[in-house]
Amino acid sequence: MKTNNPTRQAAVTTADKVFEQIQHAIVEGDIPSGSKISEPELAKYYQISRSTLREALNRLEKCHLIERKANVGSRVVKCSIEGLLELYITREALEGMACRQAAINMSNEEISEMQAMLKMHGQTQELKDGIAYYQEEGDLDFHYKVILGSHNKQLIELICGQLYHLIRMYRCQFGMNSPRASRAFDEHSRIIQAIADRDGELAEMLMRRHIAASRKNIENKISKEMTQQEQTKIQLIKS
Amino acid sequence: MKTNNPTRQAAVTTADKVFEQIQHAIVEGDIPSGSKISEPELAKYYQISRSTLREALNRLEKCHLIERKANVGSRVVKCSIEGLLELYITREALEGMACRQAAINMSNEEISEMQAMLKMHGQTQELKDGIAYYQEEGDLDFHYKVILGSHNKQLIELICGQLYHLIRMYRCQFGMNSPRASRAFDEHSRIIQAIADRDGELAEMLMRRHIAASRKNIENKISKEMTQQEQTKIQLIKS
DNA sequence: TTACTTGTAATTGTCGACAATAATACTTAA
DNA sequence: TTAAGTATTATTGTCGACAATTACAAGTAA
Repeated sequence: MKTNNPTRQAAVTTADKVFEQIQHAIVEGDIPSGSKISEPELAKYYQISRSTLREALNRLEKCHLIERKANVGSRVVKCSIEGLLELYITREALEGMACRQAAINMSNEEISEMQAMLKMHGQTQELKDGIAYYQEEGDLDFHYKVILGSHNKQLIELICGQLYHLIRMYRCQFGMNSPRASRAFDEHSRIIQAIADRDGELAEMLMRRHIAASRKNIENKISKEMTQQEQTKIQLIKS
Repeated sequence: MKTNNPTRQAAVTTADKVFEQIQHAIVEGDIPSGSKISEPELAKYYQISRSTLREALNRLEKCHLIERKANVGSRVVKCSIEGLLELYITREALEGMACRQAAINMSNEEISEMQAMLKMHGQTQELKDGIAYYQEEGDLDFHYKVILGSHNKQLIELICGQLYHLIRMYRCQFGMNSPRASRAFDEHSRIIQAIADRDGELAEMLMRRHIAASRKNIENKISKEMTQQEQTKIQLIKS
C-alpha cells in the first residue's frame, strides 16, 4: 500500500521516520482514537529520546492527528460523525476549488496521464467487477492528481499535506467500503472531461457534487442505522 | 492592535510567548521575508535554549510562516505575488464555504451581534469618511465572525489558526490600503443579509465574489505597475 | 460519607552538551 | 587559473538530566 504522498520529501531524520510510523499506527487504529499519549512510554517503545519523540509529535499535530494541551499532554484526535462531516465540508470547498484551478492550470500532458489512469482503473474495475481496489487506491490517486493539477502550492499543502491523513484515518476506522464505486467512476470520468474541456466552473461543480454525494451517503447511512428510539433520545438531548 | 485571535488559548509556556513574539516580528517584517533563521542566534536573542526555540519554530511552521529543510534549517516564508494570489484562491474556497455554513448554523443572537457590529463600523466609517480603520480592523473582524459562525471546527482551525497569519503578513509587507473600503462595506452588508435570510447558496456566492474582487484588484494593480517592457520580458521567459 | 487540604508521584517543559550532517575555506594538481 | 578533493567550521539533530506543573492519593475535618 502506498502510504507516502508525493508532496513530502523522503524521511531523512529519525524524527521523520518515527513520525511516519506513529502516523501509520494512528491511521490504522493501532493507537486508539482518543487515547492519551505518554511521551516516556512511546519514546521507550521506539527507542528514541523524548526530544526526538516530541519533534515527531509536532508533525502529527501539524496534520491534525493529535491534539496537545500545555502542561497536560497529547491525545490522539477523537473520530466522530460530526468531525467526519466537517471534514467532508472542508474537502468540498478545497477540492472543488482545486478542480477549478486544475481545469485552468493543468498541462495537456497531465490531462492525458489522468485520462490514461482513469482508463486503467476502468479496466481493473471491469476485471474485478469490483469495489474494493478502485475504491481504495484509485479514488485516492484520482483526487491526488486533480489536487496536484491545480498547481496551487497552498491548496496542495493544505489538502495533501494535512487533511488527507485524517481522511485516511476515518476511512480505516469507520471501514468505509461504500457501494458508490461504479457511480464514483462515472463521476470521475465527467470531472476529467470538464478539465479537458478547460471548463473550470463545471469542473468545480462536478467535484463538489462528487464529494457532497459521499457525505450525504454517510448521512443517510447514519440516520438509517439509528433506531427510532435513538433518534428520539437525541431529540430529547438537543432540546 | 488586536494581535491574538479568539480561537487560540492564551500562551502559558515560554515557547508560546516566544512563538508569539517571533510571529509578530515576521508578520511586521522585522525579520525579513525570505531570510534564513539561525537557531543559536535567535535563541540567544530571546534568552532561551535552542530546544525551546525549536518548539516555537514548530508552531511557526504550523501556520506557514517559516519553512524547514532537514539538516539545512529554517527560512522565513518568501512573499511573492504568486503566493498572494494563491492565498486568495484558497481563501475564496474556504471562506466561501464557511459563509454558506454560517448561513445554516449561526444562531439568531450571533446574527444580531454581527448586524450591530456592521452598523457600528458603518458609523465609524461615516465619521472618518474613511478607509484605514475600517479596512484594517473592521474587515478582519467581519471575516472572523463569519468564519466562527460556520461552527465548523475544521474550517475555523484552517482559516483562523493557519492562513490568517499569512494574510496579515501579506497585508503588512505589501502595504495593502486598497481603495475598496466603501465598496467592501456594502458587500459585507449584503453578505450579512444573505446569512440573516438563511440563504447559504447566496451567502457563499457573495463571499466568494467579495474575496475574488480583492484578488482581481491586486491583479490589476500589478499589471498596471508593470511597464510594457517588463510584460514582454515575462512573455519571453514564459515562452 | 463527603468535601477539602496536603503531600507524593508522574508528566511535561526547559536546559546544556554531544553527535551527525551540511556549508565553507583551503590545498593541491592539472 | 581553474578544478577537484580535503579539512575545517558552523549548523542542525539527538540525547539525558533537571525544573515546573499537573494529576493522583492519602489524610483530616465537617
